[in-house]
Amino acid sequence: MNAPMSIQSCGNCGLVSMCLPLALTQPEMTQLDGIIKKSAPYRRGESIFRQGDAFTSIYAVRAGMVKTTVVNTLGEEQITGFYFPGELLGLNGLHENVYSGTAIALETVSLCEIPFLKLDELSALLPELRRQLMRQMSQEISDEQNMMLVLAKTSAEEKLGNFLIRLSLRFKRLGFSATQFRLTMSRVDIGNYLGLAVETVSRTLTKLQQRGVIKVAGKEITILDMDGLSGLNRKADEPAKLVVVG
Amino acid sequence: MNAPMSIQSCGNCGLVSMCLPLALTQPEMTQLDGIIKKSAPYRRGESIFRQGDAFTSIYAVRAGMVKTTVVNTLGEEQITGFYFPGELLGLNGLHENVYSGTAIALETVSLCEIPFLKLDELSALLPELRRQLMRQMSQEISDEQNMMLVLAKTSAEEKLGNFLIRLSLRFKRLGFSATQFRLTMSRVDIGNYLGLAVETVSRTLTKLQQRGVIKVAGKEITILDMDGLSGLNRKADEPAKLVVVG
DNA sequence: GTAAAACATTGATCCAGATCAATGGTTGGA
DNA sequence: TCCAACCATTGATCTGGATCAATGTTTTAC
Repeated sequence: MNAPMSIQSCGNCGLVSMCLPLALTQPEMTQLDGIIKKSAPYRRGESIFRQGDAFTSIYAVRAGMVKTTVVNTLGEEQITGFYFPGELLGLNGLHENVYSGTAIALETVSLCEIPFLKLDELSALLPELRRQLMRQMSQEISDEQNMMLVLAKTSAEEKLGNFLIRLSLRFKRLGFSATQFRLTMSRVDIGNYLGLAVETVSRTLTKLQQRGVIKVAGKEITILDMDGLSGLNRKADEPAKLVVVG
Repeated sequence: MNAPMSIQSCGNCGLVSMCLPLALTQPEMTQLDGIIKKSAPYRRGESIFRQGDAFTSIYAVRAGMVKTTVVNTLGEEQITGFYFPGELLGLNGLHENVYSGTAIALETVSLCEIPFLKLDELSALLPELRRQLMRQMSQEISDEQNMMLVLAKTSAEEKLGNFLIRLSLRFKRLGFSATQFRLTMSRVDIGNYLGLAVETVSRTLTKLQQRGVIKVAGKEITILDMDGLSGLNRKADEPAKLVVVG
């Protein structure tokens, strides 16, 4: 007998150590499983939720990558994040019961949908669930604040270096190669997120390649010199490590 | 008999409608009061907490204004926010039990210190407290995301216009004039926050004054034309309203 | 009250990245 | 398989804001 529910539960998910069920006991995890809905896969380009829609659920990414955006009243769009498996979407929708941004699949994506009202009730009963939810929100606040520094203070090369290092760390955390990975997002998206023109993204990737710190083959990136990548534009006597977001 | 505790409680605080006790009943508010510590005033320039310190409490601003900053490993500092009365500090410290930024008083400041372990326990018992805490965190995530758009996409004039409008809204919310207020932060701080050089801040304020949309007298700002201020750099046929953070 | 320090403003010059243009490569649908 | 649309790269030129310099004003400490 094929039991789809037992195949796809928090208890046997490879992402437990970075997702909501972290630190839950097995019976507690079963309770959380009881409120989670597994979604059908989203295809590349599909919206998971849209800015302005009523807020109902948060979503944990199970597979694939997602970008989030905000649009101002002039229609100007800013990418606010790229989300990996184990990361939560929709945390910015609670205050007005409206999603304050849009989430879009960058490739085929599977999600766990967690209706927020039920999550809220369960969080009263399970202290570790409540705390982990708050930690995830706190992490996101901190990530966005560090991103403010990147946007306000760093050169194009530093921005790209920082971006690639962050991707590298998250691929590594998921068990993939830290030094060779495929970008799911376009150069236009990278530029949008980092506040750079697409031409500057392209140019700067080429420049980093000419310096020998990375190798670029279309969407494939190979990091050849991790220290070199984090030390971009550093003066010779300065420490070589950039703060890394996420 | 002077009873300091009864003078300073959530029940009779003018900031209830924008702070944690929002939506609590009177007995619930008494419970919250029981875990809050009132701090002695902080003087201008004093740190409330520092990046890297162990996370113990969040703080609600009772009077005065506070700025928060993050510093990267190169010592580069980015101001991440200006906080008004009724707003919460320290929400970015939960994930690592370390404050991920520093909070500094911009003038004489009074705070309510809320030890987080106690708040967490109480939030299990008081659903509305738990929800309001989450709403505050969600609001902050959203604010930072909108700030990313400002930093990445807008001109110096638009940045200043947006900044002044946001200040205006928060002064108004506190019962002060929406059109005439005194800046507590220096031009250098404004520039740091918006990713601009201090000279550009000064120049742009002068330019806005020459256009007649504001009047600048040192730290005093008078908004003469609110629509003009939000319509900076707009093409003639475009709507005139910028998205406003916070 | 005074002097030093800090802050704000203005002018001149410079430059990192944006914009515009053109070309080559990749992807998706028929 | 072919073609249109989209994406990525490269070159040339432009520009908004940074940097440097100088001066005026305000605040702070003694």
